[in-house]
Amino acid sequence: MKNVQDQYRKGPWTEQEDILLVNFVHLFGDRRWDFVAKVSGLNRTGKSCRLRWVNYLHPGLKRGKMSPQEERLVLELHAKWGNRWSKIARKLPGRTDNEIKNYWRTHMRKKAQEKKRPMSPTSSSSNCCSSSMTTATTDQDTGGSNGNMNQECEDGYYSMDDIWREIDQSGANIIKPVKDIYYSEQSCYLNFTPPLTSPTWESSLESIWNMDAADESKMSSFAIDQFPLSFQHGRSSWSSLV
DNA sequence: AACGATATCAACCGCCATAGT
DNA sequence: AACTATGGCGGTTGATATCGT
Repeated sequence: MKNVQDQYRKGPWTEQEDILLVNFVHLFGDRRWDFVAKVSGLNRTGKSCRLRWVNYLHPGLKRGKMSPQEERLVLELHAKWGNRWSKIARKLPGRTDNEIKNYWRTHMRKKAQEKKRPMSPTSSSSNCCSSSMTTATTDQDTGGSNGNMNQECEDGYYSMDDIWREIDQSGANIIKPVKDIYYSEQSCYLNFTPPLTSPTWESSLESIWNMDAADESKMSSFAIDQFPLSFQHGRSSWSSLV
């Protein structure tokens, strides 16, 4: 017997999936993940879509190393709240709970290692960067803190910025979520006209057409004025941060 | 240059809370 | 009130990158 869960795709997201998800989140907002997952035809669970959005695709996410200030804040807040990552993340705009969690993990590992082998005069010099915690480490490192950020692109890695750029530059072949959507700081208004020449979009539409009656009624319940009002972040905020 | 160790990051899993029926 | 579906959270794992020898 095949588990229902097994029918869903797992593992790393592809560029196409990302584009698709971004577009459908623009359309339906970042709340109804199960619905977005179904309608987009992504063959992912709603949870998976949410995670991808929250941790990677959400506009306004900062990428790259934490600044010393951020690191200090993480330390402080963790001392205060413990492993309440999402709570801590809310105090660090642009950082996700996952990111902070990961950071803390490595941070704690370093610390544990230092405890294991207490400072010797020799080790302290070689260890200067990792000793007395990461704050010091990154204080030094972050001289050019974001130096490695663009490296990803050079390696052929497709950043969201690249995706956005491609969306912008390309013609009708690629879905253009943003051009037809007007965002303001307070709200966003939608005037979305799907480019039907996109194969991706077509296949997604197909999945919409193939929805059962229940889903269809759900779909129709999305009055135009209910469209993604929860989506507060315009693209400008994203690119200004990348 | 090769190899092992370590660090980093993305993604999944399981549990819990909450809203809807 | 009980049940179900969904979303959110924290913990964990696995893949990849980077570093050190």
